Amino acid sequence: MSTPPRLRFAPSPTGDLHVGGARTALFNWLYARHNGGQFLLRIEDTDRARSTDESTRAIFDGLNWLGLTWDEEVVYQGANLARHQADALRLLENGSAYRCFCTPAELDERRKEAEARKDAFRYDRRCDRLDPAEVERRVAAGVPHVLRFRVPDGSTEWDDMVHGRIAFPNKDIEDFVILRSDSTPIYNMAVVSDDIAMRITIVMRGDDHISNTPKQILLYSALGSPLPRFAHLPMIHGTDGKKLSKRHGATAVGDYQHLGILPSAMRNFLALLGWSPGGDLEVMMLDELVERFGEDGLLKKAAVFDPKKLEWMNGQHLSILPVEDVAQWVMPALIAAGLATASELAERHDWFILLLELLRVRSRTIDDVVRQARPFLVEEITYDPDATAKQWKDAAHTITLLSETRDRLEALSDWSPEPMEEALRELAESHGITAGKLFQPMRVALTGLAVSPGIFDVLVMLGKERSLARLEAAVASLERGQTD
RNA sequence: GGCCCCAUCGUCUAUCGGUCAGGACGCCACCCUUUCAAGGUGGAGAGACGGGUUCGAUUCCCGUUGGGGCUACCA
Repeated sequence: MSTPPRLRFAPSPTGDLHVGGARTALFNWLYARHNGGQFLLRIEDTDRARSTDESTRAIFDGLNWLGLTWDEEVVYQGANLARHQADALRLLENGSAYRCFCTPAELDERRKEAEARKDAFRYDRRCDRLDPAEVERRVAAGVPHVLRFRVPDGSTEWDDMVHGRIAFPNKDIEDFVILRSDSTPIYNMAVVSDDIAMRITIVMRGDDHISNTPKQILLYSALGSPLPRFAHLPMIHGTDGKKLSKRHGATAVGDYQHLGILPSAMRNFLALLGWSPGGDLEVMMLDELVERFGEDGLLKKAAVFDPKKLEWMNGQHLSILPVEDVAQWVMPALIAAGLATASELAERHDWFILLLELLRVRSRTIDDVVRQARPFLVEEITYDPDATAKQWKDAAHTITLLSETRDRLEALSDWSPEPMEEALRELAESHGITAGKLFQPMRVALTGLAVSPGIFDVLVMLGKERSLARLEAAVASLERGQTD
């Protein structure tokens, strides 16, 4: 193996980029990267009725978000119609294919009859037995017809990179259509023609394509082209064991992007669906994935997509990634949520990074970070009713506590954790309560929430002025509540 | 119906004939602790079934069962 492998991802633009497609793209990309080969992208837009530019864009966006860049110009299958036809005609000329005049209606009829008899329908080759003169006559008369591939006797087999040897008796493969009566190519014809033209050496795709493979191998042979290697990846199922579909909720990679998942975590998670590095390794960054990815770890069994584990994985990446990398994804989310502007974040970049360090370890998604960042970014906070109900139960007592806290903190000349802790623990002690009994009401006053980073971190991040103001506002709010 | 693929905890998986069948997510308990996370410790939890092959099978072979895919002039 000296020539670098060439692989491709070939989605049809009929919807969003699904996690299944993304996984297939990832594996192709990883394999190409690991082996110093190329990863190409081909848009299979020959189904004019279902293909949309919007879907094509969604595929580009999804791939870009995942960081799966392709190496050459995107190939649009629809642009290669002439070559597909030429290849199909070559097959007719070299005797590998024949003209079939059976109409769709007739075929449908026979199919139904076979079904009624509980027989497996297979085209009976009647047009292949037509007298050559008759064929000529019909062609001359302009009778519509398709081109069918004449499947030879024998068995079609290959060594699949994930399944090992797979064999199909040719008798089970019918003489399939390669060119429609409107002279457009059928899927298998177009794919093989393109893969040959793109000099693809490894075809890695979902194992729902296993039954297409013998037909494609037959086409390669008839066309006199060398075979690529095939790798059929296991399907991805929903939690109910059924093939992943819309009804399972979020299935498009764009959905997860909007749910606050990091591309790094998505890649890591997807890589583990159908591949294993062996051993106990799970959390891996891109370079490590590239480094370890190989056909030895390819798995056969369909995997269930577990969003819970994805979230956990995301939490890991949120905590482990260089903080500046995380910031790159969190900042736009903060801006989109209206909590800050780009210039505000740029002005206080160091402060923001400190805040992010505090929040990321206690978050599983970018959305979690945004939610917790709110009290640190906006002027006015609102009090979570559950939090006040629990922590501000005794209004009078809380007012006293918070007022005294405010005064003690104001007296501090050094706004840092050590003196704060000293002062506040002393205050708690003077009231005969545990520190927690003081910190919790404080937390609500400072953030409006029952959960936050450590109370001293909160004070430091908020700054003295804003901290005191929040405490005063809380006291005012409690006093108002008392007189109501 | 026909053809093909697949089969270890609920889920993702390790094991390349000999293991107390390991790890991770999730779940439960405890520890840490100013909350929430994170972290730590422990717990419950699996070889679908039946035959072979072998001194010995989760592992190799066959069958059964179960699940999935394909079965178009869709891709």
